[in-house]
Amino acid sequence: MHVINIDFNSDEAIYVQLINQIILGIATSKIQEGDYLPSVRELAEYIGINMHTVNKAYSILKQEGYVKLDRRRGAIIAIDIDKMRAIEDMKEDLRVTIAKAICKNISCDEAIKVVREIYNEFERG
Amino acid sequence: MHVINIDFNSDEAIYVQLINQIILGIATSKIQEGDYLPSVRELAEYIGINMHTVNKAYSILKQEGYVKLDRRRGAIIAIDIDKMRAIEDMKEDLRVTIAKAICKNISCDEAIKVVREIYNEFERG
DNA sequence: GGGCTGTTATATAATATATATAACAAATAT
DNA sequence: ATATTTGTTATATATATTATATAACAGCCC
Repeated sequence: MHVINIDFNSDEAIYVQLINQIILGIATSKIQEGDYLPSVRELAEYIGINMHTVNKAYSILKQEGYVKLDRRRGAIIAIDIDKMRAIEDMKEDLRVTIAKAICKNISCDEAIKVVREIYNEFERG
Repeated sequence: MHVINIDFNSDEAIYVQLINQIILGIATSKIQEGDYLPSVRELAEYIGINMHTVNKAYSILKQEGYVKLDRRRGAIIAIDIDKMRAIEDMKEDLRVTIAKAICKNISCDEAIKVVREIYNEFERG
């Protein structure tokens, strides 16, 4: 986890930044299935934030099926793949994003091009 | 604006829900370029919320280039198309969404399929 | 002038976020 | 056995964000 970089001036809550960066870390294979995350106390100290902020992030990651929490060893990356649900969640995320795109005259093909670009970035990551 | 439907139990702030619903309204052509939005006072009363909450939403919509605010007549839908910027914004939005998708084993083709579906939903709106 | 606009200012309440301590049960390691 | 480390839970508090409540202002129109 040399990956975490919190922007304290961001308008995004710290726990949200943590969640997103861990998910980005998994997507780019910097963290892999089976890897252990630092304990809530360790990571909190490392970043310089409170234990509960990390705990909140870990709990949500657990609830959304990205990690499992082991009482004796900490948080381990374990993806729960409920693909139907994941696709529905993605669709929900995409609605507003695409609505904005349509307002700004971005065509379907242009949007797809960007999706491809990002997939490529991640997969070679 | 028979379109606005605020969920007071949502974890999303009211002003964010307002912004998103107006953008969705534009994308689905329920509201069109040149249409006037209700005045901040009108819409606030109609929904049953405070004037400033609506004003906050309108101000952000203005700043992001979806409306222009006319002192004598109110808010008018006027899209400012800075396409380069819009594409960058979209890319930023998509990063986390696609990172989640990759974690959940959703392929690029599957993601693109969803993008197409949403474009179709909007364009036949 | 009276009635609309958005805009700005101020004060306050309610909620969300972040921190500070502390304690607990379970699993190790020494 | 004892000490340590894990996530978990609880409580209290501080800070920031969000939402509300009033009020006033300038510009425009009838």
